[in-house]
Amino acid sequence: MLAEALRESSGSDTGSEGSGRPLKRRGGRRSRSDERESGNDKRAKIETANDSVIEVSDGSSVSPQPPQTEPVGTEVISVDSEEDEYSEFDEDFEDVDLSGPAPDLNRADLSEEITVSVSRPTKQTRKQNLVSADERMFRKTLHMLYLFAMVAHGVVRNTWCSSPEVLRVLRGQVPGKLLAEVDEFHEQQQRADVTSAAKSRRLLDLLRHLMQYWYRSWTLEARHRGLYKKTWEEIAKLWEQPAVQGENVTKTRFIRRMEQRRGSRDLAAQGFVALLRALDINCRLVFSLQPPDFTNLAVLASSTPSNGPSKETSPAPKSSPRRRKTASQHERLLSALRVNRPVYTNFRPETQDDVQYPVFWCEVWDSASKRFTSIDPIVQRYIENVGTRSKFEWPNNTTYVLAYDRLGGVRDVTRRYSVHFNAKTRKKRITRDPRGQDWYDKLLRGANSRRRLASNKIDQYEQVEFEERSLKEGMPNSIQDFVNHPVYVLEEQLKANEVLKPKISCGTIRKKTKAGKAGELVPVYRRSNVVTVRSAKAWFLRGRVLKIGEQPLKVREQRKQRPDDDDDDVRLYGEHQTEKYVPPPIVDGKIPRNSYGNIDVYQPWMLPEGTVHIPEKQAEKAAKLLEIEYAPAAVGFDFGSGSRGRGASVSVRIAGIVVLAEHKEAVEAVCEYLREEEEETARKRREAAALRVWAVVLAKLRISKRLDREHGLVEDSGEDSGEDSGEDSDENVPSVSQHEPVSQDDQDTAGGFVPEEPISQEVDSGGFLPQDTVAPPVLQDPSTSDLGAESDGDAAAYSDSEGYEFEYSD
DNA sequence: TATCTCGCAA
DNA sequence: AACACTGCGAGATA
Repeated sequence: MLAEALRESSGSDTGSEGSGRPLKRRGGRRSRSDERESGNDKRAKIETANDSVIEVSDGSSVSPQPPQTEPVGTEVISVDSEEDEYSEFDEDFEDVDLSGPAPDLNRADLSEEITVSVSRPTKQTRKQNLVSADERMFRKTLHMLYLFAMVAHGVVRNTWCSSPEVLRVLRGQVPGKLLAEVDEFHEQQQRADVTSAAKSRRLLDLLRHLMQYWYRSWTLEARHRGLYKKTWEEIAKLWEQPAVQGENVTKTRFIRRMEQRRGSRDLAAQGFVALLRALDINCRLVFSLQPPDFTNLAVLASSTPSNGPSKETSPAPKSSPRRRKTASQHERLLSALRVNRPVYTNFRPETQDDVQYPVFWCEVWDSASKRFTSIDPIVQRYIENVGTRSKFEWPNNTTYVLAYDRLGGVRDVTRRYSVHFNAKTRKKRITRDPRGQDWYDKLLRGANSRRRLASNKIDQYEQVEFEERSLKEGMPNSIQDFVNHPVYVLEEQLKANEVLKPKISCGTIRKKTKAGKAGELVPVYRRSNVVTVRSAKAWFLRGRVLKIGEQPLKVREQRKQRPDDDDDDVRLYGEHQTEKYVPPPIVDGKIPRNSYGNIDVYQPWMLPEGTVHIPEKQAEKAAKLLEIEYAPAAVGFDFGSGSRGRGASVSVRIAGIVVLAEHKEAVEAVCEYLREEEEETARKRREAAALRVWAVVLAKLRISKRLDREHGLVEDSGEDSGEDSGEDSDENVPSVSQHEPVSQDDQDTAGGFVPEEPISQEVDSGGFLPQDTVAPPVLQDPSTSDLGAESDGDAAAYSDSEGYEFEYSD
């Protein structure tokens, strides 16, 4: 599923620009995962796919370059083992075909893959310090790519945290005393004569001991900072100089790290999860995704356009993985130093935050109290039963928190860690609009193992918890946080077609003023009391009509360009004031029509009893031929695309006709006949066009043959070879074949056999055909121009949909 | 095209 | 320091 999603998303974002390399790469991945799919179980598939494909290195998740740094360990692992790791690493590399030929290509590569031109917005948005539409698109896309990569990253790590090898390693190292405690704990949890409070306390005790054990035995390596949220400035720099920090952790290395008990804090947290699982404690790996903030539209502070191909070869990409294989350890050290230093010193003004808050942590299911207990075993080293406010909440940065359980389930648990989820966090998430929500849902669904797609008991408990929290969050305490708030609204923020039906306020909020006091008191309403209102026409389009005697809930002024006669106000009504439209009955076989002579069938139920809708193009003609009663069916309206001259061009959309039910079959039969006839004439037209082209070919051939015979071979083709004089037959045929697209398009109908007959015919008739002179215009023949228009239209539609997909790979 | 809606800057 | 207000540009929609 992930692989699918990857396909989708990468397919959509490359879309328009056909770039060779990404395509190739994608193809490689796909075939690979496809191969593996057969016969493997779901989780294994995810694992392998991720293993090779979506490998995200610690710290530089979507770096434009394949992760390649080697740790500059002060504590040196023996050379041999290092070599092992290298070869394994390279193997992986070649496997995935990520190794890519020239390191310099990497930059260009990324830019191509993302479609957004690398060129920084040259035309700065006027006056305002906002980035261009392109850049916004880019940021959003990158945000999504990050999400994608990180979700997958979590899946991979979570799988490792459950893998038997890892568990074996970890369990083997646990001191006997602790093991005994664990056994006791499990035994105690089973007993019926112990209160749940006691069980919970016991769990907490155990967790505390395990946590202590863990952080005492783990050596935190500061040089691996782990994942963190990058600023756009930082990401822009990645273009010039790929950040290659953090280590590329393969599963083998992961296991080794667990044996050694050293590594980044992220690894430490993952190890803790694995440890608990090794001890048969039900826990989840929690991952707070750190995508760059796409809602930040500020222009880059250091807006040095980086598109100029910097001549000075940046030192970083020098060390391609392939070369490093043969490089000495000394060289590696040096190159790694070169690579690392600027990254650490240049940007990253330390914000403290990412040192203070964990990115990975752990949740343990406390079955006694039916709650999750959160543990950060390494950064802050605390255990928390999250109440209203979690200590895990990293200001402005707990936007997506995912929990991966041991069965491969992935759940969004941001709610637990974000106090002001409805007011603040929600707006920073891609899910703030429905399409983004769709995309995100799909992403998470794809990350789940099959057996965890459905929710279980624990999910349900958690869901209840989240709903409670949502209520407990209460009202926002600023006006702007009411915008789009899922629970509350302010009257001033209602949309133009919204109204408060029972206008009962559920509270008030005091506006804040600059001076400090004298804030105005504003009533607050529940969003559930908001009714969407529409005009009578708009309701009719939805197949509903006003009930008798209803008064409008809201009256809106109709603003016209010229305030002449039409000072009509628009009266708006709520759905409850309308009822389903009941079409008038058929009287005397007459089909009821509106004032335009059409019948309104905007909704299925608007079709009168005893009639049918025949949406065929030919239906009207058919009905006329049959001389039966019918009415064109108006099914909707098209806006805008009409004539330019007059504003607000709205045209009705007609789709076929409505006839009495008894005529249905007759009309359909005639329709089919008409359609066949049309196809036939179209085919004939194309055939004729093809014939004419062939006639020209033949005539030219004949002329050239005759000239050759009568005047000898003309050798020099340089003078007028470009002309259509048809001197040398050999070259002339290909030139005609340029016309071939015309006849190729109707391959299925005419292409194959057409040439044969005409040739013999024309040979019979001999000499020039009158059509000869007409031949060139063949290209402007209606049939061909039709074809052209058609394909144009197709292309447009295609690129349109591409554009859409680009944003939200559907 | 006209209007509505959104989010940002300051 | 954060919020309220306002005007603006840009995107969505009918």
